[in-house]
Amino acid sequence: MTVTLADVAARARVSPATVSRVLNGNYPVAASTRERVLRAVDELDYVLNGPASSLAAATSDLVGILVNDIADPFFGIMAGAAQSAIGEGASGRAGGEKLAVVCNTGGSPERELTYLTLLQRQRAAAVILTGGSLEDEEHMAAVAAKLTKLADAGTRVVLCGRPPVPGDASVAALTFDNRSGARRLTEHLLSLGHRRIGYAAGPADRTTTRHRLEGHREAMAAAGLADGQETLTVHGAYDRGAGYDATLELLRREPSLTAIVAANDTVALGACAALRDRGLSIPGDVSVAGFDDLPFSVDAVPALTTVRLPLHEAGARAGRLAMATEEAPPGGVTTIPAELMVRDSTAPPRS
Amino acid sequence: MTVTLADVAARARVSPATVSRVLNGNYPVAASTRERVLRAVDELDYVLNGPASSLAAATSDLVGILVNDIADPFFGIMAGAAQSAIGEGASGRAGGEKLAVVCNTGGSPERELTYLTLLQRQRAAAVILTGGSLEDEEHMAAVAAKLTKLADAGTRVVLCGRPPVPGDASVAALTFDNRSGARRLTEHLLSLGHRRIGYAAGPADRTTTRHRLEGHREAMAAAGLADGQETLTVHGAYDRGAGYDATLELLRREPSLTAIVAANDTVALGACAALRDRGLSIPGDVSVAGFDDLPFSVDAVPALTTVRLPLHEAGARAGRLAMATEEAPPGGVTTIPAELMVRDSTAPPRS
DNA sequence: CTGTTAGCGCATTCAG
DNA sequence: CTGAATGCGCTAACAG
Repeated sequence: MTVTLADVAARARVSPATVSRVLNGNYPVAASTRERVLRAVDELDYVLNGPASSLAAATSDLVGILVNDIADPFFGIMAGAAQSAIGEGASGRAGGEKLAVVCNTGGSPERELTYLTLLQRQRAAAVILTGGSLEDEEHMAAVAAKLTKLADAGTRVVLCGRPPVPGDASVAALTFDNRSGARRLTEHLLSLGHRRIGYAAGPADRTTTRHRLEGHREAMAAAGLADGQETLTVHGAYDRGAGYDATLELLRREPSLTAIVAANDTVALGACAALRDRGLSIPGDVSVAGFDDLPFSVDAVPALTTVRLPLHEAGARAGRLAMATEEAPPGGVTTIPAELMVRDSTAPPRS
Repeated sequence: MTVTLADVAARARVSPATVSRVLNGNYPVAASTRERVLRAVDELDYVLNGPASSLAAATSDLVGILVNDIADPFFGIMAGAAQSAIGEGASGRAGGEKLAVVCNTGGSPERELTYLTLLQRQRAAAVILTGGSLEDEEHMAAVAAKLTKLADAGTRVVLCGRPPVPGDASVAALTFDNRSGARRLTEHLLSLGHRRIGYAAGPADRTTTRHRLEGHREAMAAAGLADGQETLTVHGAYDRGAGYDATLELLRREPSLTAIVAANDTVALGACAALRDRGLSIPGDVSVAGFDDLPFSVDAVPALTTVRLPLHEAGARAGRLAMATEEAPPGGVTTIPAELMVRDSTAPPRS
């Protein structure tokens, strides 16, 4: 029924071991023999049995990439870049073929752990976790424990856009400098003359949210505007609707607002929509700023002032770390800088 | 070193077979024994060996979802919905846990085939192919052959947003009604009074591109405007830059254009950017329409007239078909309707 | 360079 | 309801 390696061996009049060797290509085999085997493989339309192979070799070619929201280009760009880097790592010849695969947690801690367990079951060659983490004591400990276990079992673990696991240098981490990016963005607004700045934050319990918010508040505090920050902050999801709602709420709390900083570009778009619906012009009445510099941000009307994160580069690098094509720095942590992009959605407040 | 089922069995003072039975939960086991086993699993921190399990059972819990561009929300939305549907299919109890996983082909036919082969190696439980297919005779035949082989080997194959494989009813297909959606969109423009309509098409060799273009031309032909369509069509990628470039080219070829129909919403955004850069107003000087109705389209300025595809619903359904939670209709093909969304980016041409 | 020999860890028969 | 035995298909020594 199903054709096995032994069948190919018989057809090619060689031993199963030899067939295995030509298929994996990591062993010297005479060219003529290889020819014969390859032909038999072709004639029999043989497909290697992955599970059997993984079992015998005690390794697998699966590489898991975990993302919080696969419908969000923020993750899509990183995941795509990582997947490409991994695919190219196979460097021409088959056998090195890794199966790079993305898993969507939807931001759910349970699903994150479930995927990690599933990947652990599969003895994944590597795991890449992208994006911010949930800041729940228990969950973070559970994830850290699992990552350590994975790393101990030989799967390479890479964090991309996520804070490092404290005290585990076996886990390479690429972390975005969200805090200082956010600080510079708010400094830009302050230098323009804004004083009453609303903040449409992401979910309260995420590292990315906290770091960006902290950067914002640092800048505000440095300008002597530490007071009343709670009132000027509204939390919500990282999506368009949350930006819309947060903006209406901020306007209600502080009608004299002259600027709104959003948790990311998508939220900023929602903020813009809300302002327009309120009849306010951007940046005439209210300035708006985002974060990430996703591809659509430059096409927004007005073009969005934001903070650029090199998502593609980060993802590619994570892929290379996962393939061990690139070495992690000592300590394992690399901080990736963020760049302020000033465009048309921010301007001095109406005097 | 690595703890196995046998270790758990020893610890729980039962046979390996019993441990296997409680882990898979598809066999009667005394409650007290189960307790004991579960405790041992916990104490030993045992993790099932996926490959070994798959080998012995000749099945796997991997479900592959192939997408053309993971950074494009069009695919992200479908993939996310499918993944959710599959995750929920596990209905509470572990053991039914499927590992739903998305694979990014980047639109490359080689990578598509490679992923299919890799999934075949893994004896994947199901495979979902999303989005349009490359219209290359040879490649289509190769994919069809592989899909048939996969289906024969017991993996469920589902197409989502892709034309059915001719003559293979074992492959369930959910196909979008791109043609009639496109026709209605162009009819809308015609009814507004437009006559010189440019078309910023997708890549020339993709089914989605062709179907949408055909719908457009049907409408044009029905209005007696069949001539000169070649001149009024420019092909490019499904991205922002292509829309930008195509628009400039269309304007060069036909400066009196009053409307531009784009291959999808992202392309439409690029078109809008190009028009603005040319100093043309939307829809005052030129109307613009997209396709898909991605989330950002309603926030574009002006809000984009487009054709809505129920991506989330389609993805969820594909997931259920893959889980066999839902039955495919006889023949296996379901056509999913498209809905015209008239918004602010289209208006009558300047008289 | 190639064949032989053992398992890899688990899911199943089949008996009890 | 539980245990003992067998083999899934392949890779990895180890010889030649």
